[in-house]
Amino acid sequence: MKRDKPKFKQIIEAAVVVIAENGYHQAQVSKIAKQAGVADGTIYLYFKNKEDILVSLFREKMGSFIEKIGQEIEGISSPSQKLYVLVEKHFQLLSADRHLAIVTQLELRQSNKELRLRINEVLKGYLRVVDQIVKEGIEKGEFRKDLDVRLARQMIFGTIDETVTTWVMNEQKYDLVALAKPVHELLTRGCSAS
Amino acid sequence: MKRDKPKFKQIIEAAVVVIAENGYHQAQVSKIAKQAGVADGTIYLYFKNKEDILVSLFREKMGSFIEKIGQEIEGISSPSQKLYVLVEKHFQLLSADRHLAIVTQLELRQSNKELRLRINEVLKGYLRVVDQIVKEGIEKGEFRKDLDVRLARQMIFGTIDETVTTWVMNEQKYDLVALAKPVHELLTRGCSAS
Amino acid sequence: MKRDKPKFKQIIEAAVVVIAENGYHQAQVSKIAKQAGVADGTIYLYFKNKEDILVSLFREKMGSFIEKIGQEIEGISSPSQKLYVLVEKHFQLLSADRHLAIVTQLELRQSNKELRLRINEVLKGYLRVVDQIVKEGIEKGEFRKDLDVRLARQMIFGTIDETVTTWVMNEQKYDLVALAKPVHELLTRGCSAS
Amino acid sequence: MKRDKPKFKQIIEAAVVVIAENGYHQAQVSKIAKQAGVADGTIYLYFKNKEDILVSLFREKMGSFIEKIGQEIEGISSPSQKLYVLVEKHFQLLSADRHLAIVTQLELRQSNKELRLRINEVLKGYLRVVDQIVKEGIEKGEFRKDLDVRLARQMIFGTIDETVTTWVMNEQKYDLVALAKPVHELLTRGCSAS
DNA sequence: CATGAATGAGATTTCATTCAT
DNA sequence: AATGAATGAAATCTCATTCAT
Repeated sequence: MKRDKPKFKQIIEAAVVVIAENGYHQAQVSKIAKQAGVADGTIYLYFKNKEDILVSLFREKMGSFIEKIGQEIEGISSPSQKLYVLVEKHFQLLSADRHLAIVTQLELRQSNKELRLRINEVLKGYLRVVDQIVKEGIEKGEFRKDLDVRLARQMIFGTIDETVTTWVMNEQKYDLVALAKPVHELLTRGCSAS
Repeated sequence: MKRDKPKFKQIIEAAVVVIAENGYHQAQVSKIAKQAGVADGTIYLYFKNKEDILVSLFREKMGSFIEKIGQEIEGISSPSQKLYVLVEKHFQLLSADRHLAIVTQLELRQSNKELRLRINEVLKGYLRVVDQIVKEGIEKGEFRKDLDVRLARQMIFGTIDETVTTWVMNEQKYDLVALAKPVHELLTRGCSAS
Repeated sequence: MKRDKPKFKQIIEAAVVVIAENGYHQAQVSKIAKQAGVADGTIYLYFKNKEDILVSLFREKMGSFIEKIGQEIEGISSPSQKLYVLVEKHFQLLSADRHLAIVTQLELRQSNKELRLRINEVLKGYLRVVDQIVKEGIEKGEFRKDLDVRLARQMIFGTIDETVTTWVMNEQKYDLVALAKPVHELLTRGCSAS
Repeated sequence: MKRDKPKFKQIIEAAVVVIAENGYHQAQVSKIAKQAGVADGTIYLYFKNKEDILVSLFREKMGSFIEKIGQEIEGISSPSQKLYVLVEKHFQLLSADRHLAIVTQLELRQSNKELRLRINEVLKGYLRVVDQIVKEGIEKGEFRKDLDVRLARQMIFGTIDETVTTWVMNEQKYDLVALAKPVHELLTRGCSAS
């Protein structure tokens, strides 16, 4: 399995750093190779082409992202509380990795449509988690019965994403994690029964 | 003033069509010139460079967008109602111009960071309108006193934007305008006093 | 019509010189552009890609080659005499353009199978002329009635080609045209009646 | 002696198969190694470099080719009859090994000039056999006294080669060996006295 | 004002060969 | 003797921009 070898991760980490520091269009393969401490050609022993690096990057990072959030909310019974942990964890994980935040919020969005479609495939895993929380909330009576699950998900994801993007665009100069509580309040009020 | 001349608008309309139909990265200057019915060199009599076409495109379109929405909500007294009209108008205007929807939601986001920063400058006009509504809502007691204006704006814009993007990605195959009401409900519940 | 413009021929002439002097695999587009006195990009205004330069080169050169030979043998009534003029003209034309001789006999044969197939299409025009001479020879009783036209053509073309190739490989250091007579004698004896 | 070891021949056979099936330019060393069932590096224990594989391939195959033909014509006294056996044997050997026919007639000709020069060195053994037959033919009075040995050899080799190449290009879909008799007739008529 | 032919910088990817194990 | 992971040089083609007409 290629992706278990140390160089696979090594190259992905290098790609995150290079893209964050130079921007998507200035992230040449040779720069990534140099940052990873391997020869240009070595990249192609682990990745099919440049696009494959970027998709793998997103898949690896977002994969562990979804996994971590899944573990955190597993034991929680209240859907509203799950939503809180989701928001907080989302903010925490991106706060903890400034480079990754820049790459996912700004740089990777410059990729072409085909790449973005493949990235969206990965994102669907995240959106399914959100959908699940919303559905549970409706079932358990915490959220409105007439809540449209898809719209609720779009509000939740749209708000979180816009909040993180604004924070990154402001050069991460305020405390993102502190926004978890008020953002959560906005979201639950939008969804909640009563 | 360059931007009053007929060819200025002609080139911008051509750019919208070319980008919508070919995608951002396949929208070469020569294609735009051909679509506009002018020579390549003529473009540079009206625009400083390619980036300038795109920024102008966004400025022109978003400018009239903001203007129209401003006019619509002017006579309304209830902030919540203003928010409703904002959402509905936003959905209506993009529903009416499929090309523009594709360009603003998908294609222009592939531009580089610098261009996106300049586009965001234009967007600020829109965000100021939203901010204004939220502030009025708080003052008039329709929205919570402790509502964070910036977060509320991020929720409102993030939700609207995500909703439109999802609609465009689904090839505009359902009725976007019909979503104005439930989206508005989500947003006001998030903001409202009670 | 692209191929009537002076730069079209200019680039082809440059390609002949560069390939003859540097060899097929050392004939980079940039070298051809430099030799032609144009920018690299200009090449692509006249040719689809590098392969297109080579096919065009062969088509242009072989086309006028076939045309000239056709004109020379037109007024001649004796097929055997036609064959003589064909051989002599073939040797004369390649003797007169040392670079072209190197390119067609040695360098262009290193091209990949696809390119060679397209080159062979052009060659078919030449082979048709040979076939025609052989058929006439049989009809007029100069050549054997039981002569296999295809085999005769293969002998004629194979012998001429091998003779020229050997001459080029020996660095063109003897008089190729002087071989027209004995080569013609070999060929007609092979074909002739009696 | 490296070339007596089993892996030497094993790699050469693998090269013939790989080149015939993939074409000269798609015959990477790693593919040959895989086909031969050895590691890439092992190739370099038996061959100096890639070119050395190809030259060795040609030398081995053409060597046994010349040897077999030599044995066949040894006992024959008539030069014309020797020529017949040469042609027939040549056609038989290539008919019996389709892969080898493709490799020698089409693929190896795509090699660069330097490699082709080294291949020609090997070919000289074959050409010497032809020269010898022609000389004997002249001495014994079967061929013309004024026959130019070099030209006769070029006709003989050129005709045989062109005939085989045409047959390979036509995907070997007719009987090559059946052409031995008419081809021989063409050649002897070209050479013969009377 | 308008044209459009010409420019030329810049990056991905392949693959023969090496060498530590 | 055998392995195979790693190396790194090298070339085609695109397209925004210019400028002579």
